[in-house]
Amino acid sequence: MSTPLAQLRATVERAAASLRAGDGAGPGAAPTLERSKKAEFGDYSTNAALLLAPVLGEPPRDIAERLGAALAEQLGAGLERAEVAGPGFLNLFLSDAWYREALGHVLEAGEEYGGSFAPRPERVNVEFVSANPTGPLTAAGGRHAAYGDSLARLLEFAGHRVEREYYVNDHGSQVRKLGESIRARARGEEPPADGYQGDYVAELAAQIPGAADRDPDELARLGVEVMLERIRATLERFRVRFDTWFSERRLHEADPSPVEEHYAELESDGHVYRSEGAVWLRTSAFGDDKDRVLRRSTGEHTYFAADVAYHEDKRERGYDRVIDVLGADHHGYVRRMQAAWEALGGGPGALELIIMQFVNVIERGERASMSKRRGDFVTLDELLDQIGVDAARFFLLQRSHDTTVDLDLDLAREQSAENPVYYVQYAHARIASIRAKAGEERVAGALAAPRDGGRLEPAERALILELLAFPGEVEEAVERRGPHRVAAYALGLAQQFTAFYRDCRVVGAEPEAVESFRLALSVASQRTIARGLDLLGVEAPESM
RNA sequence: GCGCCCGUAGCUCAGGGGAUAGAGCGUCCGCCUCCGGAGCGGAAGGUCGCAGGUUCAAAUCCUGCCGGGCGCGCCA
Repeated sequence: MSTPLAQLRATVERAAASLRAGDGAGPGAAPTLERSKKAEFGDYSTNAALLLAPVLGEPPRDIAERLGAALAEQLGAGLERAEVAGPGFLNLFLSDAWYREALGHVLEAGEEYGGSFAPRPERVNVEFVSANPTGPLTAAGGRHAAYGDSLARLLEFAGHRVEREYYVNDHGSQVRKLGESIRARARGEEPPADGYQGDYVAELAAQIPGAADRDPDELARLGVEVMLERIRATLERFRVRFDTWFSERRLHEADPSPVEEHYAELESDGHVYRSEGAVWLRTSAFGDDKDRVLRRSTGEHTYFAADVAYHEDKRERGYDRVIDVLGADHHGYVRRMQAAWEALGGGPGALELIIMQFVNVIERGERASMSKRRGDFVTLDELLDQIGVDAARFFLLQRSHDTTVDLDLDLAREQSAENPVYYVQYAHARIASIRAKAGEERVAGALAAPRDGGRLEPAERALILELLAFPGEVEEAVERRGPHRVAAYALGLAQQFTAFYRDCRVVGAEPEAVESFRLALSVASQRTIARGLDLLGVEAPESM
C-alpha cells in the first residue's frame, strides 16, 4: 500500500525526471524528501535541484524554480506554495487539504498502517539468545532476547514469515564442567577452578537426588534440563517465545552423526582435507583468513564443526534468510561462518550475522563482572524484579545493537518511574480515556465523517506529520536491523500527541466537525503508538 | 601486530552527505478554573576524540593518528 509520503516522494521524483527528459544520463541519486527542520522551511524539502544541477549544467536555484512550478501543477490544491531556499533546496508548503487527505490514508490503513511493505515476503529464521544452559540468563541475555524478538516482530510486520530459534549448547566441555561442579557441590566441595561457582549450582545439587554419587555427564544432562526450564520461564516472563529449541547434542548422536555426515558431504565437494592428523574445512576459499579445523587430531569435533552441521541443517530447512544474533565476543567467528555457509552451498547474502555489543552492568558505581563461571552476574530475572518487563525491554531496545550500553542498576531502579516507556504508555492510556469520554459512537462517527473544515492548528499539522513518518521509520528499522529506531519514534510520537492534547481541545470542540477530526486524529495516534510499542514487545495499556 | 564495534550536552544515548546537531535523565526558573500533572512552558549546557582529504555541502564518506571495548586456538 502506498503511503501519503511515498506518493509525495514519487511525485517529486516524477517532476524532477520531467525536467531532464532526454539528457541521456542515468537516473542518478534519488532526491531526498525530508521533513523540514524549521517551520519557515515548510513541511518537506527536497534537494532534487542540487542533484540535477551538474547533470543539466544550470544553476541549482533556477532548476529548483522550475521544479517548484512542475510540482505546483502535479499537486494542485495539495500544494500551498514552494519556495527556493539556500543553495537550491525546494521547500514545500502543503495545504490543509493535503493534510486532511493524508490522515484519511492513515485511518484507512487501520491497524496495519505502516506494515506489509516487504516487496518479496521471505521465510526467515532468527536465532538469538542461545546462551549456554549452564546458568541463568543474565542482563546481557536480556538484551539479546529483547533485540532478537523485536527484530522478529519487525520482520513479521514487514510481511515476512519468521521463526525464532534458540540453539542449545547442551554438549561439550562447558556442559561437562557444569556436571562436575554440581557433583562437587553435592559432596560439599568447591567446584573445579574452571567450573561454575554460582550459588545456583549448589541449588541444582540439592535438587537432584543422589547427586554426590552420580556420573558428571548424567548430572550435566539433568542440570541442563533444569536450567533450560528456568531460562524458558524467564524468557516467557520477558514475553519472548521460541518456535524451536535446537539441541546441539542432536548433532552428535547416531552413527554417523549429523556432524560427520555433513563433512563427508563437504569432503566430496573438495572443501575438506586432512593435514597434521586433523580434518580441515577450506574456508579460505570463501574469504576467510585461514582454514579451520573440524576434527582435531585427537578425534574430537570442534565447536565449529557442530556449528557447520547446525547451519547445514538450517540451510536444508529452506529459509530464504537465516539471521544469527551473536555476542560481540563472537565477531571473530563471522567470516568463517559465512565461508562455511557458502561452502555448504548457501547463497552469499542469505546468511546474516548480527553482532550485539555488550551490556555493562554498573552497580554501586562499579562495573559488575558478568562472569557466568564465577557466578558473579546480574540475572535477567533480578533486572525484571527491579524495573519490570516494559521498562527493561524499552531500556534495552533504545540503544543501537552495535553500541555498548551501560546499565546502571541503581539508576535504573531510580529511573524506572522516569523511564520514557511510561510517557509513551501514558499517551496511549490518555487517548483511551478521551475515547471513553467521547463514547465509542461518536468515535465511530468521527472515523466515518468527511474530514473537512476550517484551518488546522499547528499542533494538528505537526502530529499528522509525525504519523506520516511512521512507515518510513519502520522500514528503516527493518532494513538496518535497528529496533531502537522504533523506540525513538514512539517517544517522539507520544510527545507530538501530548503537544496536540495541550493545544487542542478534543472532546467538546466546536464546531462538531472539529471534534470529529480531532477524535479521528487521536485514534490514528493511538493505533500508531500501540503498534510501535507492540513492535518493541511493550504493552499498550488502556489505563495505568 | 591484524580485524570488528564505539568516541556527539554533566550522565545514558539518537542522528550515518544537506540549512541554526537532537532526545531522555539531571540542573535552574516558571505553570494545577479546562478532555488523566506519570504532565506543560522556558533556560543553561557542544572545538560531534584529533589531523588531513573528497564535496556546492561532512557529526555523517576516505586516510592517518589518539582513546575505550571485544576478538585473532586442533577453546567453547
